[in-house]
Amino acid sequence: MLKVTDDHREQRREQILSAAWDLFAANGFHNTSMAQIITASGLSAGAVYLYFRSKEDLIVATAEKALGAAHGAAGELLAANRPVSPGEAMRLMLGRIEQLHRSAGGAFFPVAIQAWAEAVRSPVISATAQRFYAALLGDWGELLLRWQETGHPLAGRPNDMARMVIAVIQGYLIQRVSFGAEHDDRFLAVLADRITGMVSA
Amino acid sequence: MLKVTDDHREQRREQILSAAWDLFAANGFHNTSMAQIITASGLSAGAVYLYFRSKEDLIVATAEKALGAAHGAAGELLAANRPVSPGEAMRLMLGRIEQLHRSAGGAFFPVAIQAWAEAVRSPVISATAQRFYAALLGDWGELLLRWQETGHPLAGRPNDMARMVIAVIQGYLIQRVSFGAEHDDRFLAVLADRITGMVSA
Amino acid sequence: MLKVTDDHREQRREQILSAAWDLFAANGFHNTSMAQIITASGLSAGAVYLYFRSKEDLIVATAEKALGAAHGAAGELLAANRPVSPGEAMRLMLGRIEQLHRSAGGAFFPVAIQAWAEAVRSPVISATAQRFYAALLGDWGELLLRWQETGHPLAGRPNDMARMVIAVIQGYLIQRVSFGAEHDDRFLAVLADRITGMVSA
Amino acid sequence: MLKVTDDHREQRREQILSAAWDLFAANGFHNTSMAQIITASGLSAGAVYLYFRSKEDLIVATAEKALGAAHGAAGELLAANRPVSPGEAMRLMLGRIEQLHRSAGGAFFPVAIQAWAEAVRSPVISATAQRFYAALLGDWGELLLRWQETGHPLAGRPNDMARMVIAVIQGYLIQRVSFGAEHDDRFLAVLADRITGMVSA
DNA sequence: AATGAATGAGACTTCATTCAT
DNA sequence: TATGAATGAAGTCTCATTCAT
Repeated sequence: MLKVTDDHREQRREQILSAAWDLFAANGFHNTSMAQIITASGLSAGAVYLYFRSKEDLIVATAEKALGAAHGAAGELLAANRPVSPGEAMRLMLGRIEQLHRSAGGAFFPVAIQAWAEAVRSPVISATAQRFYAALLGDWGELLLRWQETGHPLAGRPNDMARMVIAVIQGYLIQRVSFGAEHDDRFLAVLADRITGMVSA
Repeated sequence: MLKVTDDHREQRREQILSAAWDLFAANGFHNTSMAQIITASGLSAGAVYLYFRSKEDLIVATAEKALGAAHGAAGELLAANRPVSPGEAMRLMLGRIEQLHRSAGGAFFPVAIQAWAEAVRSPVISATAQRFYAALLGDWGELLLRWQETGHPLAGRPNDMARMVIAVIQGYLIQRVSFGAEHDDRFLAVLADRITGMVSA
Repeated sequence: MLKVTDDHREQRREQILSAAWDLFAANGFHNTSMAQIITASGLSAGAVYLYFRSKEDLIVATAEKALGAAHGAAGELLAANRPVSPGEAMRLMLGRIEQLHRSAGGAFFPVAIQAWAEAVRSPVISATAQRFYAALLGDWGELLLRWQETGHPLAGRPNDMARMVIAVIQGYLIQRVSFGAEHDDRFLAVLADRITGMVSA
Repeated sequence: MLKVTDDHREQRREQILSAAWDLFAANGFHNTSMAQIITASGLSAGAVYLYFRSKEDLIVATAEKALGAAHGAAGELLAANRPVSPGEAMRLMLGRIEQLHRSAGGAFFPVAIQAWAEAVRSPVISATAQRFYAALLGDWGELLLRWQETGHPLAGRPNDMARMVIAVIQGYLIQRVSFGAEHDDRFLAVLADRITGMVSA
């Protein structure tokens, strides 16, 4: 009984979140009205508020989903348990994220960037961002350690190197979305190559 | 006469923009009301609208100021006309930006990140962002070319290398603001060192 | 069979009314939501609406219960068939009401006052109030007549005297609830004494 | 400058409060919407909220006005400085209140009763009610003392006697409004006579 | 008889902007 | 230029009630 209810609940939340996601990506959190989300979700106002306490709640859930994706992608890499160069790892991770982005109709990157911006004003989103950042640092630290253990010395502390790699990924997203840069396999290949150069002694 | 009037106009605009800047940095563009800006500026509602057509105008002007700062800092480096390593250049540039950030009471980084996010929804800000991005790419391309000309081969096209350096800078800002990372000279030294490793053949 | 069903029905109504009563007393009719009543009653929304057609119905039933209590208390006095002075009668009646108030967890007086206020806007409650007022006037008229018949001349028409006694009781409730006056046996004794003085020639 | 502004402000508040007053009296606080008040006031939504922070604010101001009126009427009596019997004083006071009631289009009594009811749920209104109750007790205590000083012994402590007189007045209002009793000079004359009997030794 | 997820009208309030002075 | 009271569209959210199961 409970499981059915929980399933249903999760399904409805997903239905609403998905509608919100697209609108947030296209128009920004604050240029999207609840009325738009309600219409797009195909539910009534009351129903939406049954699953999300407030618009802020919906923003937080959206930000969480976006911020968690990078950690998820890195986790997949770790789970694969195959030693790869940092550059290759980055390329795989960006590839996975790009895939998410496309399957979300181009909504993923814009939402992520807005989540970073929302952290400025929302303590809840800020905390979420820091949590996932710590997790991502851990993921990359682990990836780099494995690389080092297979005979490739790092140019510095794993944590510092991880920060640098993550910075490149973040900057890449910004260039893609805010600066209008296109996806470009050639550049990604160069990037992968140089990332390895950056972290290697 | 006209010049005096223009000076006055510019002064008033600056007064308003400065009030808006702090509020935008603290609360975000969309959690800041015109009433707050009006109060903080010490002017009347009518006066503020005499110098800025709309809130959107004020956001655009703010975003422009933030997005232009990086280009300004890179320009200073170029003007100095002193060949520096890419890592050193990055450190100088981040130092200059940090200085701006501090003299603005910690308002610079948050505004910059929000400007990136606003580019998602505002064509005007998007265009501004792309314009300054192109300028920044030019600046860094030039810096790297000079470096190459003083006998330090690059690991790829100057433009690609510039993109990578800029990505690191952007990611660094995000980590500082959205993820709560502190200013850390040691890490910056490591970063400078590895940036050079990244772009060098 | 029908009787069993009716019992069950009455029991359920009581269960709901009791939950509503407490909430109404604490938060007022219009600051109490059906959701609160539904939760407090331990039933489902559908079930509550099976026993009360609407929230208005629930308010009316609550008001009726409160407004009827005074008539009930006066009726007990009449039934006792013992000649008492008006002051003594008032004290007995207030004592009985106080007892109801306490056994209802302090909910009785606030509900009564709100019922009077609701009569302002609800014709149904207004009619109920007038019906019970007439009944109460009758009760007190009878009480005072009996007193007169045992050799204590009244200072005016029984009905006028009854109105005055009832006014004192109503004012007393308001002072207790709206003005925060405490229960005070000494004052009640004075009151009883002076009530008799008021209605006696 | 300031005085003009304050005058204007007070005038606007009065304009809004007056519109609210009538609607509150007719439909009750919680069956009156802000939209109705806005329309009736002849102002815009924004303007109304410029003068009252919230609907609650408007309710509190209304309650204050109603609760203060009795104190005002008693104050006039005291100021007249003419020794009158308690019954006569009550009649004068009720007459004054009746006058207010009529000049307010029959709105005064219903608002007063609703204010008493609101005290049940609103701490602010409760505090206001207690404040004015204390003031009214003081007024009547003084009136009764003066009566005693002109050679008419009281039947108890002035404060107790004052409570009783006030209770009668409150009950009278309830009978007028909630129970549908009409204004009746004959009854008022009896009431005045018996009030004096009640408080006199 | 009972459930509780869903409905949607309507409530309160904000806020960017204007305009008479 | 400058003021600031006024505007009113639009926003978020609540809640009494229903109905398929």
